[in-house]
Amino acid sequence: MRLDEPAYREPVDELVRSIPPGRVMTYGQIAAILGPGYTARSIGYVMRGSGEDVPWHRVINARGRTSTSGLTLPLDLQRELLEREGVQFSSGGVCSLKQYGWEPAA
DNA sequence: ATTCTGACATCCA
DNA sequence: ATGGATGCCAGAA
Repeated sequence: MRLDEPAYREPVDELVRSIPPGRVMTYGQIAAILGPGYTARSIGYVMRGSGEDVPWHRVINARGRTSTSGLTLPLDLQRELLEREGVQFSSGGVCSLKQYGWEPAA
Protein backbone atom coordinates (compact mmCIF):
# COMPACT_ATOMS: atom_id res chain seq x y z
CA MET A 1 0.00 0.00 0.00
CA ARG A 2 1.53 3.22 -1.11
CA LEU A 3 1.03 6.20 1.11
CA ASP A 4 0.61 8.54 -1.82
CA GLU A 5 -2.18 6.34 -3.12
CA PRO A 6 -5.61 8.02 -2.72
CA ALA A 7 -7.12 4.76 -1.44
CA TYR A 8 -4.73 4.92 1.47
CA ARG A 9 -5.26 8.53 2.46
CA GLU A 10 -9.02 8.53 1.99
CA PRO A 11 -9.86 6.84 5.33
CA VAL A 12 -7.39 9.11 7.07
CA ASP A 13 -8.85 12.10 5.31
CA GLU A 14 -12.36 11.18 6.29
CA LEU A 15 -11.52 10.43 9.91
CA VAL A 16 -9.67 13.69 10.34
CA ARG A 17 -12.57 15.58 8.84
CA SER A 18 -14.86 13.90 11.41
CA ILE A 19 -12.99 15.65 14.21
CA PRO A 20 -15.23 18.48 15.45
CA PRO A 21 -13.79 21.94 16.08
CA GLY A 22 -12.23 22.35 19.48
CA ARG A 23 -11.24 18.68 19.59
CA VAL A 24 -7.94 16.98 18.73
CA MET A 25 -6.71 13.47 17.92
CA THR A 26 -3.27 11.91 18.11
CA TYR A 27 -1.50 10.22 15.21
CA GLY A 28 -1.36 6.96 17.12
CA GLN A 29 -5.08 7.09 17.87
CA ILE A 30 -5.93 7.55 14.21
CA ALA A 31 -3.56 4.79 13.17
CA ALA A 32 -5.06 2.43 15.75
CA ILE A 33 -8.59 3.11 14.51
CA LEU A 34 -7.76 2.66 10.85
CA GLY A 35 -6.08 -0.64 11.68
CA PRO A 36 -3.03 -2.48 10.34
CA GLY A 37 -1.16 -0.85 7.52
CA TYR A 38 -1.54 2.45 9.27
CA THR A 39 1.00 3.77 11.75
CA ALA A 40 1.41 7.06 13.53
CA ARG A 41 4.26 8.01 11.21
CA SER A 42 2.19 7.06 8.18
CA ILE A 43 -0.59 9.38 9.28
CA GLY A 44 1.92 12.17 9.45
CA TYR A 45 3.05 11.40 5.94
CA VAL A 46 -0.53 11.54 4.69
CA MET A 47 -1.19 14.80 6.52
CA ARG A 48 1.84 16.36 4.90
CA GLY A 49 0.43 15.71 1.45
CA SER A 50 -3.20 16.45 2.27
CA GLY A 51 -4.42 19.73 3.65
CA GLU A 52 -7.01 21.73 1.70
CA ASP A 53 -10.29 20.52 3.20
CA VAL A 54 -8.62 18.42 5.87
CA PRO A 55 -8.30 19.97 9.34
CA TRP A 56 -4.82 18.56 9.82
CA HIS A 57 -4.22 21.03 12.63
CA ARG A 58 -6.51 18.95 14.85
CA VAL A 59 -4.01 16.09 14.63
CA ILE A 60 -1.26 16.30 17.24
CA ASN A 61 1.14 13.88 18.90
CA ALA A 62 0.48 11.95 22.12
CA ARG A 63 2.26 14.56 24.19
CA GLY A 64 -0.33 17.16 23.27
CA ARG A 65 2.23 18.97 21.18
CA THR A 66 2.33 20.02 17.57
CA SER A 67 4.73 17.99 15.47
CA THR A 68 5.00 20.33 12.54
CA SER A 69 8.50 21.28 13.67
CA GLY A 70 8.33 24.08 11.18
CA LEU A 71 9.35 21.77 8.36
CA THR A 72 6.56 22.32 5.89
CA LEU A 73 4.57 24.80 7.95
CA PRO A 74 5.04 27.78 10.23
CA LEU A 75 5.64 26.60 13.76
CA ASP A 76 2.83 28.59 15.35
CA LEU A 77 0.22 28.02 12.65
CA GLN A 78 -1.24 24.82 14.10
CA ARG A 79 -1.41 26.22 17.60
CA GLU A 80 -3.01 29.39 16.32
CA LEU A 81 -5.66 27.50 14.37
CA LEU A 82 -6.52 25.38 17.41
CA GLU A 83 -6.68 28.36 19.71
CA ARG A 84 -9.04 29.91 17.21
CA GLU A 85 -11.33 26.92 17.79
CA GLY A 86 -11.18 27.31 21.53
CA VAL A 87 -8.36 24.92 22.39
CA GLN A 88 -6.25 26.42 25.11
CA PHE A 89 -2.51 25.76 25.19
CA SER A 90 -0.13 25.86 28.11
CA SER A 91 2.89 28.13 28.06
CA GLY A 92 4.94 25.22 26.75
CA GLY A 93 2.63 24.84 23.78
CA VAL A 94 0.86 21.74 25.07
CA CYS A 95 -2.89 21.15 25.31
CA SER A 96 -4.73 18.70 27.54
CA LEU A 97 -5.57 15.58 25.58
CA LYS A 98 -7.80 14.51 28.45
CA GLN A 99 -9.85 17.60 27.86
CA TYR A 100 -9.69 18.14 24.10
CA GLY A 101 -9.00 14.58 22.97
CA TRP A 102 -11.74 13.35 20.63
CA GLU A 103 -12.95 9.75 20.58
CA PRO A 104 -14.82 9.01 17.34
CA ALA A 105 -18.09 7.09 17.51
CA ALA A 106 -16.23 3.99 16.28
C1' DA B 1 18.05 -8.07 1.58
C1' DT B 2 20.17 -4.15 4.30
C1' DT B 3 20.00 0.59 5.93
C1' DC B 4 18.13 5.33 6.60
C1' DT B 5 14.58 8.31 7.48
C1' DG B 6 10.17 10.15 9.24
C1' DA B 7 4.15 16.06 10.88
C1' DC B 8 5.13 9.25 16.15
C1' DA B 9 5.08 6.78 20.87
C1' DT B 10 7.20 5.40 25.06
C1' DC B 11 10.88 5.21 28.55
C1' DC B 12 14.51 7.42 31.17
C1' DA B 13 17.20 11.40 33.15
C1' DA C 1 6.78 18.98 32.65
C1' DT C 2 10.88 19.00 29.18
C1' DG C 3 14.56 17.02 26.47
C1' DG C 4 17.17 12.95 24.75
C1' DA C 5 17.48 8.09 23.44
C1' DT C 6 15.19 3.77 21.71
C1' DG C 7 11.62 1.19 19.48
C1' DC C 8 7.86 0.54 15.82
C1' DC C 9 5.86 0.56 11.22
C1' DA C 10 5.89 1.61 6.46
C1' DG C 11 8.51 3.84 2.56
C1' DA C 12 12.63 4.89 -0.31
C1' DA C 13 17.52 4.28 -1.89
